[in-house]
Amino acid sequence: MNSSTETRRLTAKGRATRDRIVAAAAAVMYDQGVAGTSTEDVLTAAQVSSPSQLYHYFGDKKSLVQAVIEYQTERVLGFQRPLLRRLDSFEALEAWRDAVVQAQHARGCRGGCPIGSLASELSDADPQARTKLAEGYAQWEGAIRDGLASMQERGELDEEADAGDLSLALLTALQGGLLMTQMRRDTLALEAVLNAMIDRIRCHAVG
Amino acid sequence: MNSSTETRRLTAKGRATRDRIVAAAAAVMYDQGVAGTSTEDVLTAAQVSSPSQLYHYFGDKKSLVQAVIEYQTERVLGFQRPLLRRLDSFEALEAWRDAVVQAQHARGCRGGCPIGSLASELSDADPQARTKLAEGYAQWEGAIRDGLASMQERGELDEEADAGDLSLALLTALQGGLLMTQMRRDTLALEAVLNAMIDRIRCHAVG
DNA sequence: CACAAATTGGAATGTCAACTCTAAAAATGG
DNA sequence: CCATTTTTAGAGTTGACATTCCAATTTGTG
Repeated sequence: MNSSTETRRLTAKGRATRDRIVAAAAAVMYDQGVAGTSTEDVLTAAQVSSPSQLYHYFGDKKSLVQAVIEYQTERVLGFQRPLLRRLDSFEALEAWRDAVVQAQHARGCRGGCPIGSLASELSDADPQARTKLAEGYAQWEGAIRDGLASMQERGELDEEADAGDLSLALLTALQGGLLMTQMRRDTLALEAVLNAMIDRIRCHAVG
Repeated sequence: MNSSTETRRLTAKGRATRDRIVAAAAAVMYDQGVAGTSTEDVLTAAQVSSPSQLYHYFGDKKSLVQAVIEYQTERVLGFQRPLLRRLDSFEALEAWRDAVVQAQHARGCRGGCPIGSLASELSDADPQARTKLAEGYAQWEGAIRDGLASMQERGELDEEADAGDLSLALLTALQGGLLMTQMRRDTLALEAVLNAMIDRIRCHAVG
């Protein structure tokens, strides 16, 4: 009935169904794009029998997309944060790079970034989506910045280095790398850009 | 009738109409995405009165998209090549960066990369499109590589620097920057990543 | 248990978009 | 200027898709 602000009273079963729909929608939309995903696709994937259920929990497709954005943001940060939290050395930074590259390999270089794909498709068309995506990226960038800052605190990285600039650049480079991975079906571009950025940061290393 | 291989016998008028359709389709698809663009949208924008015209020149929407990819690739390279051809100094590299940033400002930070948007939307869904996009990027990367190579020849850049790696990384960083620009509605991330990459290349400068 | 609210089922509606068909107008080429 | 091919017109078909509605069923609560 509502789009995103109020959270309706939900029973345990209701929340389970809702969650199932969001997870299924996220997966299918990641595969086929938002526009390429019908409500019926979502219902099938979520093993939900009737459209009325979807419209019971979400006002329309747009607000389902909103929920998918939140879901994907949490998933990505859930993967990233543990790695970024202990950025205490260049080895750790390289381990992060390897984990990212490895993750793309594991999915056959398909799909790109779960947030980036949404950003590309929705930024111009859906202002609310764009705002939520920007919030998600801000969190992500913050996590990277904290990691770099902790490297500074530990004396691995020059205090003069601008962690804000570097984290923004690193996240941006990663987005480009993930897009190129998806299109090239290999991780060479991703590796090249991440290596370049890490080398760039290394210029600020305390040696 | 055919998708892309044969070029049918076309009269001058025919070619004009075909070109008008492709240009209009490119513009509308850049604004609204491929999936968000109906054939009717294209006809209206191209000032073409009947669907039969579209289907006279293109077998289906997919082959129209194919033509749009070629069109956008040429347009982007038409903008990029003149700048990249005379990459003979770091000033020229910075001028290239400024031109890219300026171009995004000029369009209100909307739309992202004309090729990148297509890549994100089509790479997983349309294998033929993905191939053509990859070819386009390969050309673009080649142009950057040539620019960097000419800097090496002129002795601005260390001969040991790997122009292949650097050009791939630079193009990849640019793609990320354009995506982030579209989503953030500002060019800070684009500037940050390009500055970082240029600084990185500067490490190889011949001092 | 009873009553209200939440959840589910399934059919139905209306719109829109891709594509087709037939035939008229215009251009080409001998 | 006639025959052939290309180009344009416009109505029509088909299917898919977002969304709605009403009723049945289950679940929480006093």
